[in-house]
Amino acid sequence: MQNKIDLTIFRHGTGLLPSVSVDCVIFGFHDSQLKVLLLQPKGSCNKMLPGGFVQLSESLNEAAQRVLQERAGVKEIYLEQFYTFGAPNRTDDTIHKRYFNTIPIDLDENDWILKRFVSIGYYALTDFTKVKPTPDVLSDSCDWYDVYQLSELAFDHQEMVERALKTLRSKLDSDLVGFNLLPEVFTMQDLQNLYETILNEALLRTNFQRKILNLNILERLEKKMTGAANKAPYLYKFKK
Amino acid sequence: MQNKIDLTIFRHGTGLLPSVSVDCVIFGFHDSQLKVLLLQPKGSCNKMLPGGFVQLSESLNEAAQRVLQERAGVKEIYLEQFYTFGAPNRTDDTIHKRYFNTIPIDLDENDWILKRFVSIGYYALTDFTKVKPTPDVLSDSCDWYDVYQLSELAFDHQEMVERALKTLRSKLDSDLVGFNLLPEVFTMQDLQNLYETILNEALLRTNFQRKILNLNILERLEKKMTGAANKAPYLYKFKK
DNA sequence: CCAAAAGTGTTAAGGGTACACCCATGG
DNA sequence: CCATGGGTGTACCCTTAACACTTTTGG
Repeated sequence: MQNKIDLTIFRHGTGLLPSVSVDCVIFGFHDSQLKVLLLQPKGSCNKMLPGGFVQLSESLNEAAQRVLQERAGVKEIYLEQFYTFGAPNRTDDTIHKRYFNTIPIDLDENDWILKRFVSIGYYALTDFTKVKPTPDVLSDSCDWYDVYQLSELAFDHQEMVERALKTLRSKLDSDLVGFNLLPEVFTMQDLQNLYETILNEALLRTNFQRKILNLNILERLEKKMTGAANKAPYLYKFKK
Repeated sequence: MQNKIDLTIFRHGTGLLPSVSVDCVIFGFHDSQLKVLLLQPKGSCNKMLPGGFVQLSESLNEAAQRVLQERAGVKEIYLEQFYTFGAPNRTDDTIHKRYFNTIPIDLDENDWILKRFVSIGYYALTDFTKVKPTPDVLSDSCDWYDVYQLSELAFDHQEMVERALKTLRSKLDSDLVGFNLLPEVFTMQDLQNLYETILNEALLRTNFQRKILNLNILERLEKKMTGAANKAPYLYKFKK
């Protein structure tokens, strides 16, 4: 199921906001690893975040949503802006031109796409199991990668991931945003695992349980018999 | 002491990053009022935040610094990015064109300046007594206005002020950023006044004092004899 | 019965809140 | 001595941290 991308949008003056792009940092969780969604562009470029340009008629948020769907096949996801990146050298000319020369359209040598632009960073958290990453025609692959084991990324995308992660950590408690990363039902250990992975630090099991339960946002379901020689944990789900 | 602004920078293709601007929300404090710095543009336009465009060679932060100095005469101030505004209709065409037609240069009807652009919001806090607001050639005045008594502002600048204020409130405790708004020495009541004004709520005098002193960031100086028939308060200054 | 993991209780420390109380100042 | 406002003490509650204890599960 290949996504279509209208390459005409890359042409200058045909409905794109010059000098502005959006990049999406999408977090998922699997195998006790915090993952981020990356594209492998065709050619020998480093991996990059799914990003793209803003159409004249859409808001930045809408652009982020559309770009994420077109480039990675991920839709219906709540994205939040976290920072805007605007260092003058953030799009290194060589890599940059090499990348856009892989696109099979004519570009004027003076096209703004080949020059500096500003990028607005968006991030989101999603259930790993519900997403089928699908690369667009410009990319060889679209896959999840361990946030703590990233190889070098294109442009300033490494900095973007770091800053998104920092934002995620700071909002974890207040916005309870971490729950988006888990499936419908989960054990308390699953949740603690997630928290520990995001925060990159160990938490005390007993206090974590009390803290979460005191929030009164979880519904306790039946026990989960694992077959192991120990007490079976309860399953939980989010209250509506 | 009139600031100079090089009007050639408004010309298309002469070194500006298309579609991108910065706007600065500068907070000050005086007479128990939280103030924000606004320009009154020439013509009948609503008041606006000091803002401007980004040169191809400078970072967004540098652009914010420069723009603030050029348009309001405020320099050497630490600005922090708080949000990027990108609604497609944020620069209403009519007001927008009217404003840029007051600038005494030729603009192509299709110039991006007359169309939609994205604006990166920066905010800062500064000692009211140390700033001499100086309007640029495009403005009749540059002055402080009570944040809680603002008349309607141009474009989406009202939303910008609100969001900057929200950011300020959330960082008040953790970053101790409020102290920037006070002069070198101050009383505990001055500081509490400031906090209450920013947070828009009353605080308990005794607890506020203890909380601040427990931070161990203040140096207690001699008392301040006010001439009033009551105990003289201590003066404090920030430890380095 | 035992090991392992889940669940609950208990205690201490620290911060925030509310308020009572004492201290200086000038009339 | 009094009114006024500045400064300190105290009791209470809630949250967090640390750890002991009990319960469940299958071998």
